[in-house]
Amino acid sequence: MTDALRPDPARPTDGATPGDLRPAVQAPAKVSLDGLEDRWDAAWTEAGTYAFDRTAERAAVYSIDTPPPTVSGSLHVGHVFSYTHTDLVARFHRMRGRQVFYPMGWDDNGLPTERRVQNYYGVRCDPALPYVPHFEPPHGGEGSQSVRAADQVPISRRNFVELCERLTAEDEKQFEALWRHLGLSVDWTHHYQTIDARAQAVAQTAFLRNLARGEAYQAEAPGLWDVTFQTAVAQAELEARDYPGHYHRVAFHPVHGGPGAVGDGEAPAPIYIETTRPELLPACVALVAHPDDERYQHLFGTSVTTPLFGVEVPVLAHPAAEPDKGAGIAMCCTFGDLTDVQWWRELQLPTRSVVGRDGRLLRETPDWITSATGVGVYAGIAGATAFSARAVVVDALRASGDLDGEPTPTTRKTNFFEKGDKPLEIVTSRQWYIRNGGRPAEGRDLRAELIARGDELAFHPDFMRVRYHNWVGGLNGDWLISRQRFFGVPIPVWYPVGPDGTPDVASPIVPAEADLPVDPSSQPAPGYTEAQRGVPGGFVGDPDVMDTWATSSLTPQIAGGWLADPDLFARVFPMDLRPQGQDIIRTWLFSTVVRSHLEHGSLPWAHAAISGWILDPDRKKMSKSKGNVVTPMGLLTEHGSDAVRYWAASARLGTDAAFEVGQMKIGRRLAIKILNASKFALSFAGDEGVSLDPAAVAAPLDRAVLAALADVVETATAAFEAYDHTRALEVTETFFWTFCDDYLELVKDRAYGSGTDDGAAPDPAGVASARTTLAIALDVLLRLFAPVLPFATEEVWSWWRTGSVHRAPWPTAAHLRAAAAGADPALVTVAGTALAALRKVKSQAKVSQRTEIVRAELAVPADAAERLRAAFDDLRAAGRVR
RNA sequence: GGGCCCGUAGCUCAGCUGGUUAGAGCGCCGCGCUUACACCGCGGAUGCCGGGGGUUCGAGUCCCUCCGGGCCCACCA
Repeated sequence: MTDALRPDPARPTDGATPGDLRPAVQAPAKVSLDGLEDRWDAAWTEAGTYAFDRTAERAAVYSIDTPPPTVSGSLHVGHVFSYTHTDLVARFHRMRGRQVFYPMGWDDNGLPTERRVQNYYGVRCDPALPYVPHFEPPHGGEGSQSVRAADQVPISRRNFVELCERLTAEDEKQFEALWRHLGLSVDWTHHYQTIDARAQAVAQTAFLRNLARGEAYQAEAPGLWDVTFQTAVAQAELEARDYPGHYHRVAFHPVHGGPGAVGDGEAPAPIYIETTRPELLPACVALVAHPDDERYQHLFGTSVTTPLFGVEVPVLAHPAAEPDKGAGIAMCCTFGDLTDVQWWRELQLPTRSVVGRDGRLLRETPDWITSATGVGVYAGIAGATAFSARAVVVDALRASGDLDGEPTPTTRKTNFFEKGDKPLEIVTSRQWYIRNGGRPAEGRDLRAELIARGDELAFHPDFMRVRYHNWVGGLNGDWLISRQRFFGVPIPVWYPVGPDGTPDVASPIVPAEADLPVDPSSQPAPGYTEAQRGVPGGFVGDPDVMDTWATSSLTPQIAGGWLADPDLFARVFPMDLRPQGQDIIRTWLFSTVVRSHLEHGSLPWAHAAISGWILDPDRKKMSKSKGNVVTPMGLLTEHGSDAVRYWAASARLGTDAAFEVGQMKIGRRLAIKILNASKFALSFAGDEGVSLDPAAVAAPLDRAVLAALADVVETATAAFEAYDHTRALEVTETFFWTFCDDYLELVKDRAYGSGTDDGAAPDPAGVASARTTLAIALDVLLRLFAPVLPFATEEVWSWWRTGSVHRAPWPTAAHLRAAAAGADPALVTVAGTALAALRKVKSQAKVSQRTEIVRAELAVPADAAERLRAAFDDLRAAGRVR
């Protein structure tokens, strides 16, 4: 048999664990789900039910790299959905005997927090301002009003960071309350924040080691830039969106007398290009066409002048130019798009940037514009936004006759920062990068290495691995990790300042690992005093912080105690499971693999469980606004946590699921049914208590039902092992309803021990067999349901057992098979079908099911008849057949 | 343009490596206050398995193709 079915040698085997039995059953007269969440959350915390035993060896540990939710984002049902999936796995493995390392983290650094703090407190960060002790923000505490940017009070970076910490602490309380109410079996003593000192130390250490190994480097290069947030943006944070614009057909003029001059004296025909960004004309450095394009062969090597600005630029050939796009010849500007960057680099063109970091055209007239007309036109656009500069340039082109026809509307895909709402510009800046295989590096093929790592990882479901493959295969640059923001982990380097006051960025000063974390903008570089900051012969701190992914790519290391607790780390790393959403495979999953590969030479985890989206009933991805209408806590209180968990557990990994209240109601019904059926099954325990003695199981029907349950255990176990929680739930649930509807009804009278209608005395062995079977089945069913319905199962467990069902061993088929003594499970089906036939007669006769049947004849196949005889008395009793 | 997932009863979904009359729950219709459960129980009806080809003794299940839905990547002249 597979591993899946082998009991863990370190634990007692499943089955009856008589020491757990209470002397007397304490089921309430009226069962209820109300209030179970708070009661059991408190009890589990009190008992340390989910505490991780850190003395366990690695092989006995199951470790989970929990996704740290963005605390400044809003909670929505999608969180409840995917975090439930993780909890199912955690609970299963805990019951299988593993020590489950299940920490919780909060992702609280980065832009979302900054933005929320600005709006919430009505402040904005101005790093030039001094720190104000005991600063109280003008707003805050009274809700989530949004303060207009113009009304935001400027405060120092340290004050700003303090407010970030204050607000995230509040948010984190809300999250913890939700997770507890949902029943996540997290060990709350293991939690972290992506901005806490430990996380900062890990992030900075990992960065410095990358730097020492040559995997981190800084480069001055054109890159994607968000003009709203005024920060560089990484490839992984891009989002292509439709963006309306216009094609402008613009004339460039061949240079008279140049090498390509045509004829003498006649003005050569202009060359027309098409552009959607005429405002970049002053940044034009060349015209580019495909080398094989016959229309432009005679122009390659010649020069043209730009309209309006009169700057002479060459006409060049490059294979990236597409003959069927626009006019087939493009104007290359520094920089309009990434193709421009490619041409600029590969054709070694000059840099003539005109767009500044604020998204406006440079205020100074660029020195390459010398013509009177050019200077005049530029004066009209200096300092303007790209949008308004465009209108000015178009008017000027129209006036000069260089605009052929009128602009024609078009829609194209344009790169946006995923959190921004203005198209990205390309700006040259000095940034930090970590190698991720996106750019060739000397001496190693990192891309191939990372693809190989991805192949080692078990994706659930497997088809999600193609997203990893596609992403790694399509990378077009290394990972840009520096951000020009405030609330984040600082880049831990300083630069010496030369005698002329210029920082030497090529010689970063790094701190000792033992001193981490550091903040170079408030702490002096090693060997310097704060008074030397910014002065000649002194130092400056790198002003940037790391991108949030640069920290969260280290969650296994942060949570697992890398550096701070090597003993713990050795017991949990590489981890077993990374659960996460499909949308962040290219970011979180990939970047975590990169860091682990570079630092540890291994995968960070063996399995990745990918949850799907929650969809509205109209099949659209559930929008944030709608998600906010239905608050997760509201859902949990309305339907009960078990019910909501049931809904989540009904959806397979990797598959989008509908937000369906109906499914939650079914879950609630199941949970209540468990309470009631359990109360019933336990009601037969007399003063002698409950018996789980398999030897007492004698009746053929009783043995058959345990044989059927053994099959269920095997299937459910194998399914959970394969990360298929829906199958495990489905098979358990199907059995349970049949158990209640048929088996329970069939053995009811026998279990009562009330004898037959004609007064015959009950058979004591038959009574004991029924009662014992009920208890054994209940014992197993509660454990099978425990991962999905932790509250209802724990409630029932407490009526007749000591300890927690969540620490009880996962059931195995072996002891059930022993009790079943080789019985054929089909008898349950046969007897159930026969009972249904008797019910149908009464239903169609429109009489109560209680009505007695004087005489019944069942036409059944021979083999079924043989079986049925074994359950004949039970059938007669349940059908009230005289 | 490249790739992935999906299309099965009104709805949400199962149908594993192809094998007897295609399943579940919800909803719907009818019956029933039966000492576990009325937050319930019992019974019933419901499907050109997106269309079309093909492979096969046999296809919801495999192959091709088309249609429809969703998603990822590329695409700013």
